[in-house]
Amino acid sequence: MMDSLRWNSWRPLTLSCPIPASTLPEQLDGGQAFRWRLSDNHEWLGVIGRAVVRLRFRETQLEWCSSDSSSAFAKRMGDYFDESGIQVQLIDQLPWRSDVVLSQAIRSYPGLRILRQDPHETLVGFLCSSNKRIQQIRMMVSSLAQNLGEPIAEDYYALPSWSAIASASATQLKSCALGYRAKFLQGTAHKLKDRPDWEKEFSSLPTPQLLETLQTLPGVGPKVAACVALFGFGRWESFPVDTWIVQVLTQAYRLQGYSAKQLEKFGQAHFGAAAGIAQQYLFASARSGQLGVRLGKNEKL
DNA sequence: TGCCAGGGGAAAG
DNA sequence: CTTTCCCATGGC
Repeated sequence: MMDSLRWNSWRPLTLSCPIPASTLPEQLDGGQAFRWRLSDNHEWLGVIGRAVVRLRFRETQLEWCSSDSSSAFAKRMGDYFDESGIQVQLIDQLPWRSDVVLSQAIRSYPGLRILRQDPHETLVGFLCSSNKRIQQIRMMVSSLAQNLGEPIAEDYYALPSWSAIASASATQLKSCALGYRAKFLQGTAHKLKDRPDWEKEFSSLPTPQLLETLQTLPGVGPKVAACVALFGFGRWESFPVDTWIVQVLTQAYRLQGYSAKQLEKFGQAHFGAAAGIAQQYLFASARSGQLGVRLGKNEKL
């Protein structure tokens, strides 16, 4: 058994652009990260790397404490939540002045940002994402950690390494309820398990080459590659086109008849260097029904 | 280019 | 209870 958790003291999460309580659920459980859950006492519990993190509001102040009291982790927290507020500068460069769909989406989720996750975490998460709801993706990722990951605290596990996934038994993977995604994870794990520096190598690539290289991995197509580039490698110009964004662009932007690739091109051209951030606002608004778009039967592109 | 299989569970009928 | 659908991809 592990020692029980020793939490460091609560401290304010001071962000240049704050995250209000109304935005926090979408921020932590809106489909870009799959490692956060809301506890019974209204705290958010998450795992960042090998640290367990708690988040809560005291009045309007967001506070955090974690199992890692090092200053290095405090810095990691700041990066993770974009404490410098650099994304706000990019949001201002988006065409919200002439785009009422976008401006309404941004107004609906003040403070929403792209979390700076580890590439490994995003690749594991989005390899599980096809044909799944966010809640189910979170469960699959959680099962992977519990069955194959190293314990980091009581009831908390780090995500498994590619090596651990590659050498997992069929029974172990079966118990993670991955379905056909199990072969995606194992296939990618086999290609990356002997490349401990893959994150660094991929990071050095320009975005088009990064997307291309990611798609050489089994289970990684255009959409998953775009998500990993956006959420894991901080490529904010990357514009993932998922089923919700298809609905937004075909309905609210009236781009019927466009292929997924054409919609991606449109997104990059229309939204520019912060296309991925725009995507996150549109995704959140569409999913909450605010744009009047519905998922309906998978509309042929 | 288009079509469809492929876990399994939640949501819808 | 039964059917449909799910932040897609790969293979034909």
